Amino acid sequence: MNTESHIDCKQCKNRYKSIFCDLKEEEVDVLSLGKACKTYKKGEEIFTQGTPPKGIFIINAGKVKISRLADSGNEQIVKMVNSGEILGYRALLSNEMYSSSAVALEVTSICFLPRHLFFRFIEQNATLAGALLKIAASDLKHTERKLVDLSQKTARERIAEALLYLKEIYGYEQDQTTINVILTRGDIANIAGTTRETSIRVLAGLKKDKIIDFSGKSIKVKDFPGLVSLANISD
Amino acid sequence: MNTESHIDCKQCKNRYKSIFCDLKEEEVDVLSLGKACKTYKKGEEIFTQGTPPKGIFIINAGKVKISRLADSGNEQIVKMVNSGEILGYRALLSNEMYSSSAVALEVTSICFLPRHLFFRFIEQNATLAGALLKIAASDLKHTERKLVDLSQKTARERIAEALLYLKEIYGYEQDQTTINVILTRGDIANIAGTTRETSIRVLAGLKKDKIIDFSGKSIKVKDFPGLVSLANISD
DNA sequence: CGCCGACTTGATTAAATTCAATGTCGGTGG
DNA sequence: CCACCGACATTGAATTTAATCAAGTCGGCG
Repeated sequence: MNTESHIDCKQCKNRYKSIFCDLKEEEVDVLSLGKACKTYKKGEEIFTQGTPPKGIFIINAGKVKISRLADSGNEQIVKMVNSGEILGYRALLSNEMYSSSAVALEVTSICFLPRHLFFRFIEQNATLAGALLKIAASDLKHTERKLVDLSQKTARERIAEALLYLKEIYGYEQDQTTINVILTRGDIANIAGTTRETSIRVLAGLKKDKIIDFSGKSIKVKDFPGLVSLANISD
Repeated sequence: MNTESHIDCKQCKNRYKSIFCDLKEEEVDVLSLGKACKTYKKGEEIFTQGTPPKGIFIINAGKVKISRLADSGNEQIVKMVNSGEILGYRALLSNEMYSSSAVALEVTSICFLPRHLFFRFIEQNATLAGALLKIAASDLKHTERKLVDLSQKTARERIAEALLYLKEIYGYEQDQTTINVILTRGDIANIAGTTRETSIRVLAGLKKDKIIDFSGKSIKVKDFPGLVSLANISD
């Protein structure tokens, strides 16, 4: 939770450059003014569903889940985020309350860029707006795909796809097998849009079929092609 | 299918202005160069899933559904579109094949803006990029919401919500009651992410409960508040 | 040591899909 | 004009899937 000076935070500048490719050095400097860095503990909320957005967040290091809580208490994970990504731009752009919450999955370091700076930049800098547009288009693509999957695939297919998704976002650990993120079975269920029990049963089935392996929360992919064909991905 | 000269098509210019608010007159003129207008028959495809995007489409008049076909043959409607909206920008921005198809639901007049012009504009004109960004943010919001609904709501709630969605997009006819679009039961099912049979049964139930009324394909909303509370909308 | 949170497993239940059959409407051609 | 065709709508019954409910287990931590 400590707030560093923007001068200390060289890492952030590099993030800006990699996200908004082609930004000039002085543009990065201006972006860096007025922003603040924070460290969030595991489980801590970065922003909360139903509250107004005050700026955007850029993840320096760590992992975050974006999820939406229904009145029923059910949680649906909308997106998993890794370091280097932008967070919270959607609500800001449509000028609405956050429709989902962001929670740190581990110790996470995040830069905050206040809204007035954010808007000044996308209004004045077509490159940045274009970069953001591409991010939005990519988010939209992934969300549309999830939408279609949810309505057309079985729980088994969706869990398989969730594992592939996690591998895509977080990659493997050094062993090139273990998916590099620790989640509860409930979280995996909430990515796949099913219940904890179903996710447990499906994971157990995948283990028996030697597609994956696990003991505890780390999941190893033993048969990647098998997982892909199970997930039944179309494009 | 006739292609009009861009000079004839005054309507298009007004569309540009309303979509990309604040465009100057000469910018609209440049946008108008090189574009073409077409009229599509009912059922005709505007673009096809799996093909490369060549530009964006702007609907002058008519109604369109955007849907994605799975290998299984199942169709999921991703979005319903009315006149005045932009179409097909997503695939263009992420530089991918179309992940869904667009089909005219009735006789529909559409302007086409080729990709080189589109990109020149969003690169040079921050206002336009910003406007598009807001459209993308709005699309993303709607898609995220649908995603959550699909995983958490019953078929009845989703059908109720689909009707509200159609009313929001297309409005009522003169009687201020009849939803201003003609769809098959299958289409409604594909919006709600269920089967034709289920959509028929649920619609029959809503009719019996005097929430809606219909004979044939036109649907009348008799109890709007009832429909809203059925749909169980959170935000 | 005992407790808490997460995990696991089995049994039951509910919801919705699937399958099958029939009905209706609009258009088309003889 | 009428018979027929095809597309869509409707209804009932069987089946499947996954949610829900109910216990019991495991592992870490105060």
